[in-house]
Amino acid sequence: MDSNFSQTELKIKEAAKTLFLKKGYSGTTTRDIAKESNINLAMLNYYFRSKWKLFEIIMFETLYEFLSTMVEVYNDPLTSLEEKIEICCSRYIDKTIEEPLLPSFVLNELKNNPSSFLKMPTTKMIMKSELILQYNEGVKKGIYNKVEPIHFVINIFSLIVFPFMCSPIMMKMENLSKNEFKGLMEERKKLIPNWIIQMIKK
Amino acid sequence: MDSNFSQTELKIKEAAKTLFLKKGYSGTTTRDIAKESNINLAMLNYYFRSKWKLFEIIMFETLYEFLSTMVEVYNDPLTSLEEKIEICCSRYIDKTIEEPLLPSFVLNELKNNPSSFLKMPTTKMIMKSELILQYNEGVKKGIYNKVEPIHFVINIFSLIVFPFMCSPIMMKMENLSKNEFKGLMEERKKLIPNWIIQMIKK
DNA sequence: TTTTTTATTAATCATTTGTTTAATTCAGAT
DNA sequence: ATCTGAATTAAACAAATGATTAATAAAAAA
Repeated sequence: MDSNFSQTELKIKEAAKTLFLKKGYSGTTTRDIAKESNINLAMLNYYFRSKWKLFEIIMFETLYEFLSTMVEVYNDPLTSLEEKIEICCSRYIDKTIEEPLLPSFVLNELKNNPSSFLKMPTTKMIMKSELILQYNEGVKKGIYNKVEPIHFVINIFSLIVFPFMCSPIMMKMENLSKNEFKGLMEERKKLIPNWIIQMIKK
Repeated sequence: MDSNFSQTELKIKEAAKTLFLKKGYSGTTTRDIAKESNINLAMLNYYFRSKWKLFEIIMFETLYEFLSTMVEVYNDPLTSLEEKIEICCSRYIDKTIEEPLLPSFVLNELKNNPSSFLKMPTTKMIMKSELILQYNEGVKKGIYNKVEPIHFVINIFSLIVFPFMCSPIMMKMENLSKNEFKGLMEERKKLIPNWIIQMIKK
């Protein structure tokens, strides 16, 4: 058993994640975290040394968990390009519905500190993945328009992720409930792959 | 002459904008602002009462300036749908190249407080704009696929804005210089309108 | 049980941070 | 030149915040 886990340690991490996602690093105080997790303030430093260390751990774990479920998708040699896009959309959207604040959190906190992101093992390979190889092949065959592959990747992520980042504004503007918004995102699981293919097809 | 302007007042606002964009509201201290603008700390409260008031002013002005240049675009009855998309892309991208931190800043700070956004006069009308009318007409005529217009709008903004929000990560991952990134965004001014049209055309 | 290590607590420290005050300088009006 | 109100400054205040300490409780090892 790797019950190397302490109940309080977990509680702190969960509370910290909730608050960091919602308020960001500098918007969250150690006392907020202590209160949210019902632990004594000193326990935070006892288990994690400092607010910053705690933050780093949460950022790493969050990011790792998110990325690792993805890498395999666009590196699977058994699926076609179109299948990859479908699976990618579906998974990303599902994951982000579960945690809608995640993209905004990650992009913001890494803004002034993107180097720490590079420490992730799964990061650098997207542009050298099977997905890109297949796209390039399609270009060579004359099926797809020739555009920098980076645009292709950006577009996929843009269409998937961005709506979540402006969901608070969207919901206010269009008077959407959380469920209506969720419904729209569910729709997009099927729509985006079509759009992407239409975009690149000649 | 409305030289109702005070040199120091301006200096404070400029410094505050720079810092708020870079570090966010809670990541910026009043002393940071004082130092950046070379004014005495007390002048901030003398002119703006509080850090929060100063922030509200900057958020409002920034947003207003940004939005007002856009509303006219998608409400112009003289341009076609495709022209609107082209102009929209071109302007948004130009503006965001000038101030790449703006989207991230706005979306983040409004995340927990989107109501203040609704106070903007130019906000609510996008979904009732000429752009949407023309899209709906196209659908009726059978030229365009029938999809919720909200998706159509989201897609445009996603493709335009999102790349800027992940530019720090993109640049690190792909080893891009600022100018190379800018080049990619310039390319997109022409690419996005094509993509959008391809996406909606039957 | 006794001892030793680990976990938890309340209190405290040292900075940081937003804001205010009281004194001083400056500019324009009289 | 003098007076008046606005602009500026250094200093200080009070609250918030990250972190530590010393004492206590709980758990594990002896």
